[in-house]
Amino acid sequence: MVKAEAALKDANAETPTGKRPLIVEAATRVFLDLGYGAASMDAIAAEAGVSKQTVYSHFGAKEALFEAIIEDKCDQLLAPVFEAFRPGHDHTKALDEVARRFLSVILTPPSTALFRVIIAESVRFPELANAFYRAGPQTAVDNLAGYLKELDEAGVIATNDPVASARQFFALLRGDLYMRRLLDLAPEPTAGEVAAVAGEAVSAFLAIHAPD
Amino acid sequence: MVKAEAALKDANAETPTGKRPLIVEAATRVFLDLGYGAASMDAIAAEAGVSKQTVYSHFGAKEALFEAIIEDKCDQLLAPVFEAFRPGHDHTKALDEVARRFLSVILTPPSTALFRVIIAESVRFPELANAFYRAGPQTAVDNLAGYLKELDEAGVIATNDPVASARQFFALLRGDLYMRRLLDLAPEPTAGEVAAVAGEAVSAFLAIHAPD
DNA sequence: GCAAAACTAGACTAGACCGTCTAGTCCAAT
DNA sequence: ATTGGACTAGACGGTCTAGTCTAGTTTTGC
Repeated sequence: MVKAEAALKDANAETPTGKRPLIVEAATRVFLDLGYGAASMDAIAAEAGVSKQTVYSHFGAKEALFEAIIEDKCDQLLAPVFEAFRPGHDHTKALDEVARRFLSVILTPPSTALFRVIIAESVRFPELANAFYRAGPQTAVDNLAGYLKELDEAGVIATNDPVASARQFFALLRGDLYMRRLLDLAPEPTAGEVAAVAGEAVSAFLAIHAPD
Repeated sequence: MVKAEAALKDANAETPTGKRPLIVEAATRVFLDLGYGAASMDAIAAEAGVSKQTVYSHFGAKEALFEAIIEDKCDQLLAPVFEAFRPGHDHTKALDEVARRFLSVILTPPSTALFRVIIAESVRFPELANAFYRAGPQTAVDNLAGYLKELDEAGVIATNDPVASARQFFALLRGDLYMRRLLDLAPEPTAGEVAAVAGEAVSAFLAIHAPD
């Protein structure tokens, strides 16, 4: 009882000290590699170079560790996509920049691994799927929708539903390549390939939303 | 369950042996519900109303059963999408028909469950991911690409890469809704919602590929 | 009617896994 | 010097699993 309370306090502490970051890092590797079910707490402890009891002292249970790891990774991977987005004067260049940045993030091995695990466990951990969607696709759509609204008001593009258009933009962007990456059928593309796909998506998007 | 077994055997008089289809059906349910790891052979045998030894007599191991089930389900779900596709004179109507049919298939609970399981196990079963891609997205793209080539030659649309355009078409179609379905965040849409999404995708596609 | 094949029920092996627990080490702060 | 918290190494209980085996029953073909 006393030990459990101590563990809980540590888990909620704002200063992650000691072995905690080691465990987080190792657990991320193991969970993203093997998925929730196949990842064992022993393997995580071994990977972290830490005793199993230490893992249980910091995170009370496997589920809690998993949730902590996934949420951490969501923020880490998806938040930076838009953080420094400053649209310039040339809207085509701005969209191209967004497209390239988004694509190169979501096609990365850690991103696809994260998405695979979340999809696989979306029924067992519904709040995790929700958190991922909000932190990732939702945030991306909201940010882009704001910019598209400006472009619409400036008469550069035509859309009467910026949110729907933003979703369409990202759908065009993911395309077939993203599915092949998810299925592990295609290697991570080079920067040049990403730029080519992004360019095609942007020009298609601009064709759809050309002002009359 | 025992009665259903007898009825099924009578109906399929020429099937190789009696209990096999029962096992296939039950294994499909359990695997798609729980995923590969969490599905146990005992649960499958119980669900089929069959002894565990019978399962092992028909399929030698869990992996073989899984592969058989997944391949079976791929064909069953994805092949009918295009089998009866007869483009009429109105190309917009034809594309709309394809779009609605494709969407309503891939948004179905069995389809999303299948895709979830395949994605989750794409690293452990690479040839399964490959088979799925060929039977599903690849086939769909190839079929549509043939039709798009005809439309291009007839001057109705403009594309110099029918395969890429077909991929783009399906990417537009999946959009955000498919991701929300995969994450189990949205319920299966009604026929009306499907038609609305399909219509938007088709008109966007036609805007991209309008002949000069 | 009968033998072979298919099937059943369940015990069993061998091992993985989660989570707990013990016994002891190390170290910083009092 | 002692106290208390973080940590280690590993044993352990209980549960679950894949797959095998045995012994008995049903079905089927001929």
